Amino acid sequence: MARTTGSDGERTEAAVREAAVNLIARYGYEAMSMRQLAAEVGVQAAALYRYFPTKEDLLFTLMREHMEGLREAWENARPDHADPTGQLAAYVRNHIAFHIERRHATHVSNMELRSLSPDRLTQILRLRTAYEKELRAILRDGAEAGTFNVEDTGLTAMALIQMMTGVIVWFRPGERLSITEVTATYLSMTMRLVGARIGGAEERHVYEHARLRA
Amino acid sequence: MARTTGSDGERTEAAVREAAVNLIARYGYEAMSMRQLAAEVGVQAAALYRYFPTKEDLLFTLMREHMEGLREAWENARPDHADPTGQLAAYVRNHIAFHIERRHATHVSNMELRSLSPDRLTQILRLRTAYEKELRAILRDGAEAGTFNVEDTGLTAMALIQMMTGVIVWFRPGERLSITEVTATYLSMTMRLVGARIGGAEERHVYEHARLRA
DNA sequence: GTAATAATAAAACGAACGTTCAATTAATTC
DNA sequence: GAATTAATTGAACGTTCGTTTTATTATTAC
Repeated sequence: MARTTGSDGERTEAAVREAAVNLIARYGYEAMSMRQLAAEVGVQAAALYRYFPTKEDLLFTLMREHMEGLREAWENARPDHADPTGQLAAYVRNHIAFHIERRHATHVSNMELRSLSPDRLTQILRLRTAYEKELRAILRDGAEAGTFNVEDTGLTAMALIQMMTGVIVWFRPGERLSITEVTATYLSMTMRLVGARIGGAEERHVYEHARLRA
Repeated sequence: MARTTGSDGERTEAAVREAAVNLIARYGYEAMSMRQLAAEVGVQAAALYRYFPTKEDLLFTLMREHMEGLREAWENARPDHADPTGQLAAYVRNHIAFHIERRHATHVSNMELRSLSPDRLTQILRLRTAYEKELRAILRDGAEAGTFNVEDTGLTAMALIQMMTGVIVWFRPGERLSITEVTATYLSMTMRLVGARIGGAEERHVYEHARLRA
């Protein structure tokens, strides 16, 4: 046999990406075989090589697009004129929403870095660092303005990101807590952690929001 | 050839464990081959099977002993008579010290869970849950006593643990920050996050400590 | 010193891996 | 409707994997 009726390159590629994200998230990149991936898509293993030259190219593509998507999401969500508290609240909301929405892709991007070649690893880490830098800048602004109370900007940024990203480890949609509730609780934990003084307009909003949902 | 001069079962087994933790942490469990591990130990692959019946048995042993070590460490570090703030401070100190000391083993226990068979996965998760339960109990006690301000005990415990464990991702001994500095900063971040009110004896000590080192 | 045992080497097993190649059929173009 | 292009199959390649078996040597016990 050969080309099958109704086959379409774009549809197949999309199906490969989606199946790959799910399989890698569940079993790991090394444990997922190209034959297993092909079976999930409903195709022979050789067909995958029409879309991705190697298995590692596939992994890299998934990771790069995930990181670029995160950057784009933040660029759209970032408030133009806001005090540090408002900026931080927007950052937390965007980060949690994005990561809950793309749990599997996040899992892949966080867990499979060691399967990348050195220069591709560098590319992904560069994207990640750029994104984390935004949070450090917000924390620094807030600290300089006296709005926040942070001992070490870099360390606090890492702690916050790990705390927030960790949500994908235990959060399952439709269980005890809703996304809104989880976000509200993480927002108030974040604000307390950075020692945000209560008073600003955005901040009052944040806390009311949190209290309402908690 | 066969048995080599100076060969000793106990020494070899210890060398296998140590090499396995390092290789799995660096390359991942699936990516590490038994031949690679044997070469690192300075032995043939077949020799490994004298100590661990299968590759997965080796992984499971490393994980189980890591989790049991964590439990033991906390049992020794837990204060007998302390208020919630003192208990929480001890928990944070023990958690960070233990995880920094065993970065590689922690990496293995956190990243390679999916390579375990279902019932072994259950065993490891049971140990982990029991350990996390201790933190939830501390947070609940503190919340009931009015010492802490937490919206959701379970969620806060997960957030704290992920924040603290995340230290192994970026912390490298001998770089900008010392273990003491990092611990102090995480302690004050934790206390702010749980809304610990300032006043208790242990707490004043915590904050002074943090300020000194920051 | 000899017998028993512990520790390892060397070679081999079948299975699975990522990947390639030639053949074949569906869809598109003119 | 013939020619061209796109999409896929099926079989095969060499390599590597975890593991087993058998033989051999070092160490220990008596």
